[in-house]
Amino acid sequence: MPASSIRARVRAEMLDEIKAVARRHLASDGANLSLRAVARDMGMVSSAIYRYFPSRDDLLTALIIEAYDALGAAVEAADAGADRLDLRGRWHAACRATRDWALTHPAEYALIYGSPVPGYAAPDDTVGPAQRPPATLVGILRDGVAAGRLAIPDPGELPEPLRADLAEIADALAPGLPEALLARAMAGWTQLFGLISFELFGRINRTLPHRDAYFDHQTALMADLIGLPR
Amino acid sequence: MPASSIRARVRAEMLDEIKAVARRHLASDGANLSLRAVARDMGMVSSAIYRYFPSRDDLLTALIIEAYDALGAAVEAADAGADRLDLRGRWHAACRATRDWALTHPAEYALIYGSPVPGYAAPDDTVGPAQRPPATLVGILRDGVAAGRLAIPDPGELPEPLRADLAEIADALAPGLPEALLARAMAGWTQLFGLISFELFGRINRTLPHRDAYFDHQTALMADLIGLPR
DNA sequence: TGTACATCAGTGAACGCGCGTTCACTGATGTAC
DNA sequence: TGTACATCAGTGAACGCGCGTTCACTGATGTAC
Repeated sequence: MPASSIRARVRAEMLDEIKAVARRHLASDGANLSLRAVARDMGMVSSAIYRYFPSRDDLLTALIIEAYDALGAAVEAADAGADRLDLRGRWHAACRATRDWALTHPAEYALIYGSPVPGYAAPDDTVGPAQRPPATLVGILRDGVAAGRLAIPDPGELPEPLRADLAEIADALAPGLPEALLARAMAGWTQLFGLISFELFGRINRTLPHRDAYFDHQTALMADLIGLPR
Repeated sequence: MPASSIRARVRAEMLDEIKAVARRHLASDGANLSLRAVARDMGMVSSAIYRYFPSRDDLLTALIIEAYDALGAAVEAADAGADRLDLRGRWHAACRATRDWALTHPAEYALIYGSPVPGYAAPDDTVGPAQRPPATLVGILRDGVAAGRLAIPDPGELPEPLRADLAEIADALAPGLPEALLARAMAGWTQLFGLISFELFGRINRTLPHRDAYFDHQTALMADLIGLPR
């Protein structure tokens, strides 16, 4: 191995460690990530961080992209672990995987799905990774349609301009998925996000100790709404 | 009017103005509310704020309580404006009022429903006001049950421990509401929160210009799930 | 009605802290001949 | 293989800024007699 690639490897390890430390800080201070605090934890002087990230926002962007990817991978793996034809099983697996990831990585969840970081504008690089988690849910419905196991709602329930909007999204995200089903998939995704956010941000009623059961029941309701066969 | 109450009135006006200025700051800086910035905007020295609020957190608490109350009042008014027997009309009115308030007061919405402010723990005074907005939605279902216009789902769909949790919440919030319906009301509330948050925090797909129609369609789906008569 | 006293709002300086970013620098590591 | 040079990571000081909170103070407003 040429000496140069040793340096490259050390550099890559440093990048990873900075991100790991930064993630730890997110957990305690929310999105008010401090470069100086990260440097301190790494035993470096604060300006040294600039050898690795040109600015605080770039570090944030890297964390955001990795969070989307980690969540996306977890959801995909959960979906892949279920019987292809068991749409409901896949749905529940994907939903549970999302929640599990969020509960084990609350700060990263807040980073990507919480209120926006003041003064930070997410660059376009984040758009692709951001689509990964919901894409799995949409994919389940698409498979259901392809297998003829999913009733297609009357498109007449959608007002025309909305139908056109949804058709455009379907073209980009899930070609061939009927608009009314896409709307239901989006409802499911919205619900999932709402459930997790309420639980994580502490707005869930104190008197609800059986949270797993509650979560499963609520996702089952959405599965009913979508029409996933029991 | 005794002179003392003039001083009291001036003081009340100052309290209001401080909160108004603070609300304006929330809009630009998120929840990183700065007392010094508020004082600056009011043409005072920063320490003068302490004549009115013992600390920054107390100011935040006051803003949070007022936000819950303002939203609660808006939702209640919208519900009250609809025909008592038109459950679906009331549902849509309440949902739309929530969204309208959120879109016109995005910073206050983020304050109460966004990710938690780092280092701030909401005191118990906020619990009551926080229940006000969802209480209206629950109330619609309760009226529906009382009027015999709402099908009651089979309680068997709920696992026992969850049923007990929900029964306890119902006792406190909406005595007499069947647990399975309460679960649906909570699903509707969660969905509403998710829809608005996605729209407000910019995670909604760029290619969805007909947002009003989308919102109405999604809330209609939830009304279907709940079983509100058309 | 007039005066002495108490209350209160607002001032200005200070404490002690934190932050992102720049810059000239040192010293180690890698590259080319 | 050995040497001159280039690259690069990390240092330490500095700039200019912001913050919440405390404290002794002034001067106006209100109260009691």
